[in-house]
Amino acid sequence: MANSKLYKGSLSTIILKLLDEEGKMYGYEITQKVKAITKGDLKITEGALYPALHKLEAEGLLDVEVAKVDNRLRKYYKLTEQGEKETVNRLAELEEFIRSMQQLVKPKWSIQ
Amino acid sequence: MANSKLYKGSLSTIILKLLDEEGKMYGYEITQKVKAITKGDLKITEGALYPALHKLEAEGLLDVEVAKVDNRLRKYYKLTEQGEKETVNRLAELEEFIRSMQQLVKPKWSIQ
DNA sequence: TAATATACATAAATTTCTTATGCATAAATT
DNA sequence: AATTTATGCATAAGAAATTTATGTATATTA
Repeated sequence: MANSKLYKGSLSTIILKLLDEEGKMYGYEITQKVKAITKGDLKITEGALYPALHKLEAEGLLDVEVAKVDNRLRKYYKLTEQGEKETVNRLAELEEFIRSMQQLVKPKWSIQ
Repeated sequence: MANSKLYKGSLSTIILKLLDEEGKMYGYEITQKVKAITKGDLKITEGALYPALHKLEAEGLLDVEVAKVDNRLRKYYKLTEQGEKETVNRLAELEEFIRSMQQLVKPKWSIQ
């Protein structure tokens, strides 16, 4: 997708939001979920995702739990208490950002 | 603003869109327009704006015309023909991106 | 058996921004 | 009168967030 470059700055917020919804998820699952929700428009690359998860964990916003399923490794992440609070803040900021962007790109000849 | 970091990747599209609307604008005018439209939420810094304008010009999407008003320099930018075509594409991508983001951050308990 | 899907990870390079700094004129404030 | 704020341009250093490339390993599908 051509616009897969556009989510810079919001990846960690997306991760937090999904974890808030799902309770716990592992990395690969997150990439698939985002692809499904956006119908393929947003593709989170592994090179972006894993460092982002590690950073959120280092910041104390995520806890990790390793599991082995079908002989394959999975690292399940979930929000810490601090992570839940931070999710609220970051979502509010992202929604504000989206509103601003809409103001800027709204059609030239729209009513109002 | 805390979320002024979130527009990475979309600045050039914002510039193109504004020039498409206004016909021609100079740098400082663009910063003020964005501030006004977003009610102060998005502030385009000069360190981001001027390099972005120069890049768009180098890519052949903008033409520049220097003017002196009140003994002060102004560089008016306007879309080239190619710039107009590119604006359509980038706006479509940005709108698609915004839609994707909305899907991702929509409230947990919303209907549907 | 070869390709695709699943699952993790990291490093180099790139892009895009922030922050800091600089120059200059005009208007407003103290 | 002097200082600050607004107007207007610009660039450079540094930071942050990505992309791209690469690596390892197992399971499933064609």
